[in-house]
Amino acid sequence: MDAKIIDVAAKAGVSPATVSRVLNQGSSVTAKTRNKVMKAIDELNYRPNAAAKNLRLQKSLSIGVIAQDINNAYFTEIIKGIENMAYARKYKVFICDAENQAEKERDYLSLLMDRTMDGVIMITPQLSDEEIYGVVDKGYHIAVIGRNVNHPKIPCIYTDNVKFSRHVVEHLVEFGHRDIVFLSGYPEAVDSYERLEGYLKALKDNHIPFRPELVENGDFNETGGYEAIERLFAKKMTFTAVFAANDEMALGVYRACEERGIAIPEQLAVVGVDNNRISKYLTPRLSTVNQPKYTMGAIIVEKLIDQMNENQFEDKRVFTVDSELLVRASSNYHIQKKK
Amino acid sequence: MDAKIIDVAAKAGVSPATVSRVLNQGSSVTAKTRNKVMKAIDELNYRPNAAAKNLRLQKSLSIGVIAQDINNAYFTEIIKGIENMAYARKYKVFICDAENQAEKERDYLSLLMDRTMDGVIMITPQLSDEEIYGVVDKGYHIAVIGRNVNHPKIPCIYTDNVKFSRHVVEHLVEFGHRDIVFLSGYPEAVDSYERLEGYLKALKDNHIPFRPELVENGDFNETGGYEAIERLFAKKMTFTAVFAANDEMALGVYRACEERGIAIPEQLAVVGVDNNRISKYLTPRLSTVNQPKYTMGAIIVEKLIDQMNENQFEDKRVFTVDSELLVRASSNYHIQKKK
DNA sequence: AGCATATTTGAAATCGATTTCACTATTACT
DNA sequence: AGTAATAGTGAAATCGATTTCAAATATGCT
Repeated sequence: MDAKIIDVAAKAGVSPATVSRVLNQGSSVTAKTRNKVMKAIDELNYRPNAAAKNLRLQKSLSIGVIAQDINNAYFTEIIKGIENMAYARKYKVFICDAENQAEKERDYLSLLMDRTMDGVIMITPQLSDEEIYGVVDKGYHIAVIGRNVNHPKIPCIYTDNVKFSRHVVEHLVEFGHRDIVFLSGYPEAVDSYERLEGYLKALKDNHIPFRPELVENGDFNETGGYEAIERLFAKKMTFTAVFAANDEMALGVYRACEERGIAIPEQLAVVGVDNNRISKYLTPRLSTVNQPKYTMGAIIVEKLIDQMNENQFEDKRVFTVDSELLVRASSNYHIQKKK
Repeated sequence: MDAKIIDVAAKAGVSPATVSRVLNQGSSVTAKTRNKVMKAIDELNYRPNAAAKNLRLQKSLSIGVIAQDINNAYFTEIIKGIENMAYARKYKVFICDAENQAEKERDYLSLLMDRTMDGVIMITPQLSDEEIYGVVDKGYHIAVIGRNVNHPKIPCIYTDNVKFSRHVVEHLVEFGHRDIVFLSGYPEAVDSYERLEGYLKALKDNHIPFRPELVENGDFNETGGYEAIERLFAKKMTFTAVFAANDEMALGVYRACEERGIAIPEQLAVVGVDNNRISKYLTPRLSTVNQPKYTMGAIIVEKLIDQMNENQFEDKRVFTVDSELLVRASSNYHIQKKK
């Protein structure tokens, strides 16, 4: 159906090699032949077949992004950073939605291994470090966003989960809270346990005894957040603040509070993480932790591309970006005098 | 680097043809040889090279989705429907974010033409029908979501924009409104002008004179909605209700109202379209029009795949799905007695 | 057992591009 | 003008799979 390079060559009265030269390096071809070829290409509406090209070149100039869940704006904003920078570097970006399933992450990873894409960026806290290392050690290119991986060939960018979690808890303590719930994501995710770690450290620093019953696991989704907090309500736990591992779960807390007539922040302070765009549309506005999402995407895709092209290999590999606690109405309320 | 089929063949002591047979049809090969081959595949960690396979097979079993903007949950929910159904049919889905730029839509369309993907689903109101027809007439497979295209080879699914727009306006009229703003997206988009059409018809039906100054164009984004309504406020227009062409733009209206201290719905009723998940987190909850997004995605991807495989070609091509006006707090307020 | 038939297998062609190598046509320079 | 250097071009090999066709082997039947 489509015209092939040999058709173009025939029409222009040259060899396929010449057509290829016109299309690619651009040198070593007379203006006259170039014009003939261009004309033929135009008339036949010729596009080089991607499969043939990729096969011959052993690369596809494309990058896969495996995102945890594209319904969550946290991921889509990172992706925009990736997209735009990749575009500038002539790479195509294919977005894969893992829908929170480790199995799908693995599935998409196989697109790397069959060489559909030259490299992959993972924004997924679920697969273990070891599993990722295994793939990289076979010679494939992976970069990671949102966690620190300790492998010389994996560029990564992240914010210090422990650090900002401490900030969140300290902020809550300052506002008089001592009984602070931590709503985790699924526990095997880095984002879960590192944020928990920060929570624990802050409690310790402030000499607040840790109450394990105040830690509940969710799934990083609204529903999981709702169910987790409901479990606590059902057990008649006493607490005055909730630190949710991300904004989506905080959303679930809002819903539960609304149903139960609990006032935020007067009766319950809520803080999330991600500065998901949804957070500022809530009433009251949700306090959260901002990360430079777009930038994180843009930086890491550059590093991945550089690495794939074997430039700058000795260069920096681990990047940390600062996060910022945005204290908004959902936690901006002193429940008692500071001691 | 990667093992090739010839390596597997050598290791198993058979020919590449046999390896291929083991991997594909599964028939015509002895249990004994099959085992030898499987063992070799396993040991070498062999994956067929996608480019070689695609080239030979002249297909890639992959579908591209060109979405207007992945930061908008309307699109990501449709995409989930596409993804899951495609997965069940053994197709890979590549999501492309057009970022509201017609230029990018065209760019991604070229991935179709270089055969990177077998077919494309467009969820983008921007490119003209003619432009899409042009591509299809060259023999490529395209399906469209969210608009009715009149081409025998293009499956499409949509809700009747004119119809639900009339409902929205009628609802507002019932609640006493006569000066109703229509916030359009960019005017060349189908979603814009069809929704405008419904708005106009409803006005006419209700004998309300059309005030052209109450129609403003946005860009389907929060910012565009904000700027559009601000232009009207600046001109000191009088109106009591806003019908925004989508929820994102309604978001902008909320922001403007908040800044100006205008109470929704008492001083201004607001209705959006899409039932974007964000809409129910707003205060007051946003009235909007719901479409079965997930289902739309799932249905159309099936049709596209069927068509690509040349089954069921005479089958139904145009699908309409019902939409539903969700009257929530943002418009649930009578501003005057019904006459 | 002997022949006809069915089943397994391999050699070679093929998909559509790029690139090397060799050859020809230019251009440059003495 | 004649030779050396350079630029432009084409033939053929190559990337790694699948598939056709024919050969080899196994099976079935009298």
